Amino acid sequence: MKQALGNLLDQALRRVAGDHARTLRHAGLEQARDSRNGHYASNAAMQLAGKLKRKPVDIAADIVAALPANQLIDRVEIAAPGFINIWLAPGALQSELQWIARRGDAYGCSDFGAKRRVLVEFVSANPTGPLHVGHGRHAAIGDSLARLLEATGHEVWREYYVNDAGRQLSVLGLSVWLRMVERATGVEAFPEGAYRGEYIGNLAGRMADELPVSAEAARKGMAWPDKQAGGNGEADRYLDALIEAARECLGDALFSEIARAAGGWVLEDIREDLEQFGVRFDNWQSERELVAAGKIDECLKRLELEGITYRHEGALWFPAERYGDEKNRVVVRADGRSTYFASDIAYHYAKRKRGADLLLDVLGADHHGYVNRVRAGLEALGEPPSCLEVRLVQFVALLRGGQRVAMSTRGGEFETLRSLREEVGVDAARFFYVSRAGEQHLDFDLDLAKRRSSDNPVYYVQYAHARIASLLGKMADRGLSFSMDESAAHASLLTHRREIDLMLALARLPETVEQAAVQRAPQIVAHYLISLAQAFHGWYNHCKVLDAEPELRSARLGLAQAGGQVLRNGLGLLGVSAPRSM
RNA sequence: GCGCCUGUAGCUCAACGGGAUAGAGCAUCGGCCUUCUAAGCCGGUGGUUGCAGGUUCGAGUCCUGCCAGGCGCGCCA
Repeated sequence: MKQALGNLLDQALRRVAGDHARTLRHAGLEQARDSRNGHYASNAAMQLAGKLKRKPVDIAADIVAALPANQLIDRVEIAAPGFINIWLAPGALQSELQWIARRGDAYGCSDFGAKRRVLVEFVSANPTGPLHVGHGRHAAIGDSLARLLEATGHEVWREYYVNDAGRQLSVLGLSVWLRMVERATGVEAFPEGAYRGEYIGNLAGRMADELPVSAEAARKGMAWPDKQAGGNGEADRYLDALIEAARECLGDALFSEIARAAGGWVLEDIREDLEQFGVRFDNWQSERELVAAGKIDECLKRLELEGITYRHEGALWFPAERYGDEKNRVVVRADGRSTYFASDIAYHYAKRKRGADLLLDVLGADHHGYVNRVRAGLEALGEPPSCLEVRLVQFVALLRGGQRVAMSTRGGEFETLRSLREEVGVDAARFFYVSRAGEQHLDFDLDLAKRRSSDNPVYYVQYAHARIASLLGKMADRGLSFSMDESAAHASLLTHRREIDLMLALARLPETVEQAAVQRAPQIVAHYLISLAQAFHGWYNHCKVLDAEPELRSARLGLAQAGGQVLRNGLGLLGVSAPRSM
């Protein structure tokens, strides 16, 4: 509807303003907030006033005069200081209902993405512990973004980057091993910085069952290193010494296997968790495999050959400053190990080489410092800086009993996504996550979320859908039926204020989806659905359907049908179900 | 100290890439079920949009400064 009106206005605008008309999006058109200002309103005249150096009111008058003849518009008014207010012709909105019926599940979709290939990377939590409620936010937002991009004609991959090559995996392996030692000897010697969540104990139990690690080996124990005193890195150094000791005691191969197995099991758990949450990835990219395939060396070699990187104090540096970053960065340490930064450049470069036009990363806000760096790396490798887009998601602050709770995987102090899912359900959790903009700090009040889960607006929206399903069921029970053709034939009877409001809301889905996709803002869909449900419930309470005269009943059934379709389509974009009964 | 994000009703958040009288939910007060799901509808209370300037016909939205909170500024990952 908006598009059709926009085309009409555009024709008029081109006549009045020539090339200036092209600077306007959708001809400045939007649905009027207040019905006294028409169904749709455009601020085009005001936007053009500066460029044309004329009064907005005069421009508006010219635009209106230049409007081509059409079936859509009933009347147009100009309001100070230059709004063009448009009232739709009877039948214009009603015809949208047939369009909705015809497009079905595809209503709201468009092809404006022009098959642009977008690789969406999100969650990518380190496989060192179960997902917590913060990761849940990333999962919900990232997946909805992917759905929105798919709906707008992009080719989308969902990818999870698995950091399984770094020191953290050794720390995980160590943590598990120490719990095994603890079981066998009864001596507790758990160091600061090791993972202390309950799941570590479970992994230790499983490890003892499945790997050739005997209780004897554990009892024999290992040579405990001395705890060094002083210095900031004390805990980390001690941890490294412990890892060394464990390697000595178990043998390199066995220790690595423990670490790898633990990481694998954690990842397995994460994968299942996300699947239950309705999130499925096309690819789980292992960092270790990337290393094994030589991708990182390849990148580094190329940078070195082209004379971009340089040596300084034994390390290999990347001159990020040259590309606008605040300082230069190490890619290979003095001891020969490459940094996280190095594998990130290689990883993103590899994604480009796999054919992605756009790399869309959904990252935690703590990564913002690293965005310029990676972009610089891509640029140095000859990629356009614009091929990387990063959406930062702010932290979830967990509140329990009104108190802020620190969340740390290492400390084992966190609320898991799984427990949230089990307590409030996938639909409520996803809708809650996605109804706040990612760049907003989110206060997650656990007591509130769990106790008053029925206050979640998701139920308000789902209830509308259930009511429609029930209505159509009742229709069948009464031996009634209707066809879209018959309904369309009587659609002109839909003139009640509530019916106009509902039809206006329904017609807004396509523009809402496009806007949400362009702005990478799934919360726009969530808020749209609430206002759509509002329009529906208002209509439902004011307009009887089954007891209306047959012709009106038929028209209203068509409206209800369209309402159900749009609710389903919208909820689907958020990964939320549309129940037939509640 | 420097950089990024944020500040809107008692609480949690909207406000459609500057638009018309800043809106929802929860909480609170009052009405509506002999008829399609009351997880609903209708109405009321509640705001100096952190503060101060500026740009504009028009600012919650853009710019500057201050205040407050979160995050970052490793040869950590």
